[in-house]
Amino acid sequence: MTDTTSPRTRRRRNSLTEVEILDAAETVAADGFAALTMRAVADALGASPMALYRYFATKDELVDALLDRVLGRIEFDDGSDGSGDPRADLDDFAHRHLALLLAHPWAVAALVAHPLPGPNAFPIGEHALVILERAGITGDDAVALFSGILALNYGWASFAISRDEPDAASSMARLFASTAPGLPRTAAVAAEMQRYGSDDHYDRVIARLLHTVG
Amino acid sequence: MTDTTSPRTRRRRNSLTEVEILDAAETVAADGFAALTMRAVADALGASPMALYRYFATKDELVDALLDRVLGRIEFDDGSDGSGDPRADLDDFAHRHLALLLAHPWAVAALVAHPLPGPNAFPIGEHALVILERAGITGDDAVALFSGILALNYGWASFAISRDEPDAASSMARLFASTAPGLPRTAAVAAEMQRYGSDDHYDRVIARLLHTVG
DNA sequence: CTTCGATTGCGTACGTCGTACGTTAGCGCA
DNA sequence: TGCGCTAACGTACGACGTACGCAATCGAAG
Repeated sequence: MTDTTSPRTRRRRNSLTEVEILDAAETVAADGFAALTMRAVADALGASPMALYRYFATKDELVDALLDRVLGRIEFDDGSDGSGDPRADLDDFAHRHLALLLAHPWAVAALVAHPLPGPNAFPIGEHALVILERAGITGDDAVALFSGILALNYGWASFAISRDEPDAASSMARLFASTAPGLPRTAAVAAEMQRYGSDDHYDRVIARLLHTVG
Repeated sequence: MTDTTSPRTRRRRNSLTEVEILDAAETVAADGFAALTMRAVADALGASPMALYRYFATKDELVDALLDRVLGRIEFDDGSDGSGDPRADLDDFAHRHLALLLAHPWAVAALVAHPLPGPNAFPIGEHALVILERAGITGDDAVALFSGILALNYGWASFAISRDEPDAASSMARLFASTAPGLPRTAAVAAEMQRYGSDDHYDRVIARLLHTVG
């Protein structure tokens, strides 16, 4: 028996693989979601744009695969599953999920266009549900809290990313200067406002969300 | 003397106004953020695409103006400012903000591309800060909780909108069927999961966030 | 009332995008 | 050795944002 006919994976000429394409796409996406074009990915592979369409029917499909792949890279301390403190585990879960989003800014932008969960999303949910169950939270309460953490992280990452963009601080400051004078409370917390989306603030929000847990 | 605006094409002086353009843009955007193109807006006005550039230097600028305009339409019960229950007022604030996002799905998508606040964002913050102060929450705590509500709403709206898209439910179900069997907790809450992003769940999350308020 | 620079308003056209569609080239089998 | 199939890819199209520059109009000066 020869390997010439391995079922469908046998490639012909300068053939590509899904993994190669996704690797290239992730590299390209590091320059921002807008930089992630079929042509850019193809160029990075020395291929023509249409070559990618052998493996992904559409750009959306490629982005979905990319998103699911990075989601799959999230890792939770397996030891923590056995730890006695569900509250700490949930805190860890939230922080790791947020860190993942912040590590891949393009993913946050991509998620708006392709918000559907992929296969790798479910084990993450399972992980969270297990912790929640140990905290005595089940059913609708569990789903709500789980969704809440994800939604919060999503919005939070979006804000934090935009805040770190070049010129964001300066245009924020300009707006502040022109608007805040008429708004006493806003002016009073101006310093804190400039740090909106900071880790410190995130910890406070999560602490509130998980206040009754554990 | 002669009517300088000919009946058929009032192409001369000041044929458009910013408000007209924004009105047209909002109408167009009702078909989704992707439908909001300069050409589509121009078509809706019977003008040429480049005509818009007399009033907005770039598409981003038009979108920013549009976003800020809908933000400005949020209204809070002025009577509630004087009500005795900050907790209820915050709850109201969060719900109204979320409702605004859900009423303009395109805005959620647009905010990813243009996440900077406009002038109308600040009075909203002021409103929230006033309530928070009455609840005894100030400084970093206030900014954190305020940011948290906005971020949660943003992510929540994004999820809810995608869930309501055609085919979303079916592809969710398919994914569920192929993945859930190996995940006992996920399978156990399958029914609740299908309603992720529901109002009921939102209430639960907000209740947790505001648990210590008031 | 005429003339003329400045300004307003917009038409043409370019570069880039995703991708439909048709062409080519290598494989398995006769 | 040849043939048909299909994987692989090149060409090309329509839609996008918008740079650029011409034409129509206005205000002021003669």
